[in-house]
Amino acid sequence: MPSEKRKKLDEEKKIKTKNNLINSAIEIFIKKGYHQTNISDIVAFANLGQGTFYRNFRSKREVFEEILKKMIQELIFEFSDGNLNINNMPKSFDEYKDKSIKSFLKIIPIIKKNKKIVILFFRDAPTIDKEFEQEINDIFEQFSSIAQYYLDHAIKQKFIRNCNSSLVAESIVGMGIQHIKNWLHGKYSDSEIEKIVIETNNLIFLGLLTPSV
Amino acid sequence: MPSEKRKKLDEEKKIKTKNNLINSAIEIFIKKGYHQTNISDIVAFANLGQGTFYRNFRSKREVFEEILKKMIQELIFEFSDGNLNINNMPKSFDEYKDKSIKSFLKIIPIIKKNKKIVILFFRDAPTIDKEFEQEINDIFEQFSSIAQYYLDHAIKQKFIRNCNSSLVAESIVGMGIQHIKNWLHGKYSDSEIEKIVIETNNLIFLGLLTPSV
Amino acid sequence: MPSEKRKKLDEEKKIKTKNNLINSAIEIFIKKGYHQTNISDIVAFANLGQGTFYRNFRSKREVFEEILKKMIQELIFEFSDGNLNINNMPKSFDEYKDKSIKSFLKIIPIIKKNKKIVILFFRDAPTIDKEFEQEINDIFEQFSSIAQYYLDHAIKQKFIRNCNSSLVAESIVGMGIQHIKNWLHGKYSDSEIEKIVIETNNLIFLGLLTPSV
Amino acid sequence: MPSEKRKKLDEEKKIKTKNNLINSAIEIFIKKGYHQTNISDIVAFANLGQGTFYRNFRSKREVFEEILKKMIQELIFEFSDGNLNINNMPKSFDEYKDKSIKSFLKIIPIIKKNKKIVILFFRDAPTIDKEFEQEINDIFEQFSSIAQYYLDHAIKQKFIRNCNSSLVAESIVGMGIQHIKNWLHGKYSDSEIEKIVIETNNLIFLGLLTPSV
DNA sequence: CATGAATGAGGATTCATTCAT
DNA sequence: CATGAATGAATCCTCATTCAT
Repeated sequence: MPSEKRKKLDEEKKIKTKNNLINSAIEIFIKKGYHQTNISDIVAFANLGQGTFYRNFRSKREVFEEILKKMIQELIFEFSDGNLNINNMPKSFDEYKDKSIKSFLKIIPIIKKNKKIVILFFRDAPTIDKEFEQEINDIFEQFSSIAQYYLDHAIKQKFIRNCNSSLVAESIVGMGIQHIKNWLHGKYSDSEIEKIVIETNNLIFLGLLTPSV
Repeated sequence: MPSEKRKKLDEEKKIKTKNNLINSAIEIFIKKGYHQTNISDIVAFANLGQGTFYRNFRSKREVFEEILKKMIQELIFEFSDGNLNINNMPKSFDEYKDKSIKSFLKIIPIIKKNKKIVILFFRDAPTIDKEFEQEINDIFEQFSSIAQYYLDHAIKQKFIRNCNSSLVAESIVGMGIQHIKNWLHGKYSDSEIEKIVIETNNLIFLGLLTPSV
Repeated sequence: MPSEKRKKLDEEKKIKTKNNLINSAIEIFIKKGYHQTNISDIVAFANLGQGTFYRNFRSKREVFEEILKKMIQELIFEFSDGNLNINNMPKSFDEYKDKSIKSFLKIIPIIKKNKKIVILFFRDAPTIDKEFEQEINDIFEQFSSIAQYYLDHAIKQKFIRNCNSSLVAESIVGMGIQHIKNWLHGKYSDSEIEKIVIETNNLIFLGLLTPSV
Repeated sequence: MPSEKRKKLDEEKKIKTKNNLINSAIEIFIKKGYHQTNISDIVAFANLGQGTFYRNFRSKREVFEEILKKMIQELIFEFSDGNLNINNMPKSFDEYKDKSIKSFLKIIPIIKKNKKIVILFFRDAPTIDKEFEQEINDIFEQFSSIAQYYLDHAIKQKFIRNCNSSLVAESIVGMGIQHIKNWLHGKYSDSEIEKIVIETNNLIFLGLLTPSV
């Protein structure tokens, strides 16, 4: 018959330990790569015994999955929320351009909060196994689909020129990924990000043409 | 005393064996991923003994390196050849647009020839070790630099609008990567590629603006 | 300062906890076998903490030993009591036959009371370690010795035919073990046991010969 | 392309190694018991590397299974062969007694050849897991069934007295097991066995009655 | 006294690599 | 030169046991 107090303390301790392990895992995964990481690396960094790892996770894959799943859910939730409201579509070229920027900016804070995890997402996740590879690809495709939906709508309304919306959507996703990777690898500072979004958005909407007056 | 003929035959056989191993390695790397691949998988697929592998390569990394290096050299050679001729720069917006397409088209056949290797290049190579990760990043940066060089030139000549050439170059590389990946994973057929290059080039140069007649 | 009453309650509780652990251990030992059983299985079944186990027993072997020893002592005590009274030996073939049945029937209630433990005695105990293996064998030998003593006596008195008493004693023990095992594994119902004892005793004393009227 | 000769030599070597492992396993299983035996014990005794064990067996259970299965098959084959020929049943009390001895004697050489394995069969096999426990029980039951079949037949022909054939069959199996165990544990020498079979058979058929001249 | 989180020694298992044939 | 059996270091993983609360 453990006291309520005792139970709560144990609970807290367990959560702390698990978080410790998760953070250590992220650190080592980043530094050595998922495949080069041993359980012993993780527990050594966390200052815990080997057994403690296995009390909390069944395997290396499981920690990795837990780390990523949490971030992905946040991303999906945050991004889908409020988006694709069919009754609230932009009503001009400029509104589209604006909406586009806003969408990009929505992702920024999530990535900023999870920088290391996103690095793992891009680099290691597709090499864990087929299941993970598929899941990562699906996520990219979701973003691409949303982009395409807007493009199709804009084309129909003649707000933008006629184009192969699917291809353009892929191009947009590609740009996004490239810039996120650069950012994560320290090529851009956090404060520049907004500027970069605007520049990139300009490229998408205006191209490289010298504006005709 | 082996005759000349015998020597030559042995030589040929050895090369055949090595190619057999390389092709098997590619096949298994693709199917299972570099890290999930064992030497025993490779030699089983090649119908050779374990020892034969170690007669030809020092380790798994070495096969992978050899596979990739060959493709990368080809890519670098093919692409740099004739490029960046300072005396032969485009002389108008349209010439730039054209030059851009031609540059893209130069890469196409190399990728077409090495589809499987390029998949490994994108997915697995950055996870082998730090050295490989760096090398892959360097290659992207090279492409980005070339693009930036042209952009800077075009801006100076006022053939294109003033823009952050570095960022735009990264965007272009990002689009390229995205489309190559899609292609490699079977989303585009080989015959569509040219069309895709043109569409993407249009996006870069013209954006999404409805052309003002 | 704990009151007498409190002390007694604590004492009772402790005994209850220990019995709980013992019963859980028996249950799990039976179900999974001694070697496949973990301490964690036992405490989970008992709804107690891991530590509580080690408060009551030094190890898994110790619980097992405690469980068995209690039963064995009971068996030895019950059986030796009143037996082998040199002044009270049977005085005819029929008295021997009768005495034999009575001896068997003495063991029955002890086994009935400890069915699960006896299963462990037969199956698991000889595989714990050499010491246990020896102990189990000794017990069988004790029974065998007693049987042999009676047989020798009966032979000397010419109540039974001349035979190798040692071998016959072993045969009798073997039959006994076999029927006990069958009973424990549910092949005989409790109510049949007396009948089985009689049948088996008949076999020992009369064999399979058709009685010559 | 390995030569035929090479292939054969390799094959032989592999078989030798596997037999070495099997024999070591038997030795250690006997000495320490199945559950106390580690793979490292087995390979140390066999003077082989740890890996070599795993090239030949998936687990400790698998060696044990292989060891036992071979012996069991031999036993079943040898015993069922020629037995239970419905057209060749004994035709008198004495023929039954004789047939019974012959049946026992059939098992002797198989056990003599596999003494150590039979020890494992009796002691360790029922504690490996439920599957093994069942299999061992099934084998006993097979022997018991055969015995019962003969008994029923003999009863119908009035060659033996009316009795509960099922119980008597179990008694016979029990005696057999007991004597085999004694033999295996060195209580009987190999040369005594025949005598023991005869004595035991006499007990079954004649009981302990003083023969009426 | 009871608890269960944490531990780490011990054993299982894999697989790159060697080497005798 | 080719082979594949053998190897054992490296790593995974379990679970009896401890101990702070």
